[in-house]
Amino acid sequence: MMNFVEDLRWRGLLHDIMPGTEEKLAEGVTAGYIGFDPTADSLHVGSLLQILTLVRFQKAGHKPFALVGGATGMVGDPSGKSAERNLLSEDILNHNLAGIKNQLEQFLDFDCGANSAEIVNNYDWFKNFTFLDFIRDAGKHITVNYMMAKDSVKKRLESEVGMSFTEFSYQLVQGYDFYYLWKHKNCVLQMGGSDQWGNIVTGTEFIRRKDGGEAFAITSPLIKKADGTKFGKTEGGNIWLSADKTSPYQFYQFWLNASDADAENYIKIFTFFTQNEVEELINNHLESPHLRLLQKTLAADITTRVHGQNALETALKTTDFLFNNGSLDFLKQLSTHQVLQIFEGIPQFTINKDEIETGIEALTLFAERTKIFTSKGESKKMIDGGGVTVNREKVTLSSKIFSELDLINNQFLIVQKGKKNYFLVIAS
RNA sequence: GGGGGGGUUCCAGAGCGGUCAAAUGGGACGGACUGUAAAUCCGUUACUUCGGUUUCGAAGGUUCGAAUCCUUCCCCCCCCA
Repeated sequence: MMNFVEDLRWRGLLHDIMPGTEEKLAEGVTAGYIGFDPTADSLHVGSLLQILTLVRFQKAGHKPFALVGGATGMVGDPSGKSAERNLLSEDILNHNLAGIKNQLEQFLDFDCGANSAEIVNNYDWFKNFTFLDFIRDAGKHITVNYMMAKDSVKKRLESEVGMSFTEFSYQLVQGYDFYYLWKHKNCVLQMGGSDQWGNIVTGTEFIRRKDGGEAFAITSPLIKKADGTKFGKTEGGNIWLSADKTSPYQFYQFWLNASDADAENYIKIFTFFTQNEVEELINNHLESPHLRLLQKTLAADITTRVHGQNALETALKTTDFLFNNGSLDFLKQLSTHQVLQIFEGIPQFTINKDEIETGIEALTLFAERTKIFTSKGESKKMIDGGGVTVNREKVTLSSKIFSELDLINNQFLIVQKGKKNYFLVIAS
């Protein structure tokens, strides 16, 4: 069986590890957990790393706990944040928790004996914990001096914005989580991103001081792109795991568009290929980089894992049409249903058919009848800059009128903003 | 409580009565090149019925004319007590 820590190490996923952790894991089936913040109703590609870490942990024979932060989500983690966070309402929080729980369930194995995964919600042990009990049972064991020494706190104390008592207390709440799981679930390891190191160590310290127990920590590095910019963002915003927020096609494209340098990293971080397999892939890619083997393998693997085989095939079909053999003649042979299938996952807008029969000016179409551009001014600038294509033909005049003659199959307009951003306009 | 500095377009940061929709840099977006890569170069970066219209912390005022001057208010930073 794979050595968990060794596996993380060659993948570049080991940022910090508490002394003794490897030895502890070597003793046998060990329980460990990672917490997920319910800041949205879906996880995104950034949290995918943590999910996969739990999966690797389980594959290495250990017992993973995924903790959803029903309680901590009510407080707000100050780590890595330069300003106080807004509190979420309880309704939103519950909605988010449900969504995240759903996603976690599709990755982990909950029925494999001793190391079956479990999902826990820290709201369960905090909901009946009174404030007085908390400050007596938890607060007494950690000094304020200790808490203030944490980077996340220190930075905010030095900054102009300050920090509320609520956020200051966050690390203690999370620390108590670790203690609770340690005490009741025999969970001795907490993992997370490097920004969580301070919070995690507060937990191990808490366990030591309160019960004289021993607990361990592993963190992964913050993922950045090779050029140093933030990972997981595109023009459209975050890349989410939920198909409602980021379609499988867009998800696939996100990975496919990775630069060579990034793809080499991502394939180690986000797939389960072995070291040999990864090396072979990279070598093959170096021999004929134009084939984009690395990106294609990466994108296919992750899309399948997150959205399933069928979704990948649809994404591939769409990609193939849009970027390889996307002739209009081909499209014209298809039924409406087939066209819509190809364009599944592409942003779509519906316009009034009567209106296009009388003719719609380009600017009106792009900025008012659809949201392809935010204003007529922007549309005009884009057209002038040569960045707008309709039905595979560059739009050169912003005064251009679109009529029913432009409709493909008497129904569709394919609009491109730049080369890669497609939109489907449907007249009905 | 006393003294000083400051709030400018996505960000940083110039401007300090007209030539300012506002320098410069960054970011973002687009174009060329390419491999839907990287690097590089180029363009755009408030809205518009293209006549204008609304922008420089907020509200008033002076002026033919203000981001630039005055008044009040809100917010931030620094020094002294």
